[in-house]
Amino acid sequence: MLLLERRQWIEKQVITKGKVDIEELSKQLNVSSMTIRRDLAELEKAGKVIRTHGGAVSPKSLIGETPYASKKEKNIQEKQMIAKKALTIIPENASILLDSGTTTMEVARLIKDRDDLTVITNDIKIAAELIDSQLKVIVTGGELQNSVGALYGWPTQEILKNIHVDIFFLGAHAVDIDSGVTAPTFEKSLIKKLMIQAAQTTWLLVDSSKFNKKAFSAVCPIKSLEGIITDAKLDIPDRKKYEEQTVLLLGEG
Amino acid sequence: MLLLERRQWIEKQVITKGKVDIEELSKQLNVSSMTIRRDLAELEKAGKVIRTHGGAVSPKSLIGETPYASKKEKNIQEKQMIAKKALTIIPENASILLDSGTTTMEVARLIKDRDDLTVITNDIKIAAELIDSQLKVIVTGGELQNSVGALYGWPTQEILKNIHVDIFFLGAHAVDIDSGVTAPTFEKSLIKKLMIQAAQTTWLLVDSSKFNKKAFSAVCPIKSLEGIITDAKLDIPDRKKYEEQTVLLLGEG
DNA sequence: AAAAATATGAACTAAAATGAACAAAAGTAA
DNA sequence: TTACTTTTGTTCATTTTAGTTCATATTTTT
Repeated sequence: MLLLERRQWIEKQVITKGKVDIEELSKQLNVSSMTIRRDLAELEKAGKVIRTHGGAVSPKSLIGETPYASKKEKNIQEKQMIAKKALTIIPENASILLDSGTTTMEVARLIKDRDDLTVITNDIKIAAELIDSQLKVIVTGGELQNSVGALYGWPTQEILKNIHVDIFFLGAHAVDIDSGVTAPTFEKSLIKKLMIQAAQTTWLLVDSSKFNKKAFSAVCPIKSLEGIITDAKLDIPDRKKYEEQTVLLLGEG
Repeated sequence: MLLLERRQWIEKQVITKGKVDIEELSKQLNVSSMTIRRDLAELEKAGKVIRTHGGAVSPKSLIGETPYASKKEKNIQEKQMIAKKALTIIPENASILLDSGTTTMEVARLIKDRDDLTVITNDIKIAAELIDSQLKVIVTGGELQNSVGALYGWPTQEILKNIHVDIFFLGAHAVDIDSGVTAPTFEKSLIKKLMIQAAQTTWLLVDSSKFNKKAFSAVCPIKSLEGIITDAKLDIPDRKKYEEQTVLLLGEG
């Protein structure tokens, strides 16, 4: 195993587990504890870990991260850029519908200090994030999808049939130029479809890793979207394909 | 366990519980009380905690933190005892309805590790607390009451009219032998009434500080309750009055 | 292929974390 | 207040972990 490879592996362990133990790493990686110590010293210099006797801990766990954070951490910067871009298209006093997901969560974080918006969401975590805000927040009810925090079921559907919002920020796991937006389960796509119907305009918020993927159940074609907001990592050829069918906004650092 | 890992753990305890006890930490973490003392000394230097005799408290709890946190802190031990007692009346595979509030939140914390229950709640914070559990959780939708986390409005009412549960754990701000349970707003009492109707049995969970108080809007008379669970601080004369009309269970340390 | 730079492991010394014992200080109750 | 109990802080011995140095191995450069 290469040096850099080993350090990345250690870094990952720190992120996912929150801590690492020198003796343990030494056994797992078949190197001496001295080597691990040197690795940790480097990782500490780079600000990736904080060393402590016997091992190291994540610098983030000091500021109160949850297990949820580890998943969220993925592409977090891209998501924040996308969210920032999304803010530019929200007018004053708008009502917005936030899909469940981590990208839309970033949007929620950014609008937290405003007081002119009405936010509707089916994501418990987004709702919890907005508890201490001055915004008007409406939560669709229903069954909680454990560990994710999204709400599904008839109450959600019922509410969605009875509301109307200015903008819907749609999240997705898979986007493809031919299949359009797709979701992993039938129920998720149903909710998303209802959300689209409840909104004047729908903007898709996805980081570039979601492109050219297909999931089980169709949500909508690209053409029907008002636009897509994604990060600048999307290939130029891909960009052109999508720009033929809709507006493409790129969030940048 | 690593030193920094342990300190992070303690820090988290201070944040979530508001205070920590040295002897308790010593047992939980399997280190001597001297070590805990040194940990607390360091955490105090870093401004993370404020030391007290026998333990430490959160620096935020002294300056007033969020409304929720400070409110939660009040009578926290009583609430935990009440919640513990409430657990004893929940049968296997029961469906329970949890009212919004801090006492019912303690019930949620205690059932988090079970997987046989169905929980319905109109409290976003309770729902968020149960995200990582194996329980079936149903959230009533509606408008979010900012800073509190309760949901109101027609979606909540609609759902409540369409469900049936075994046990409803009712929270209250005011209980009086003559006026019964009362709530500060009309809408709150309406939701509570609907919850009572949706449940086979209703148990009132209140700490003793809520007794002999009246609020604006009536919820239900004492007689109609299956029982009241409160803490042992309730006067003996009061106890007798309530025992004439319903079952009284006392949570004790 | 030889030389230089880098990485690794082992041996040893230095530093630290920990717990126990006991004296000092702070609460608590009469 | 005084006596009593509990909690703290200091010191020191022990154990664990870290860092330094040097020899060896590996990779990169020339």
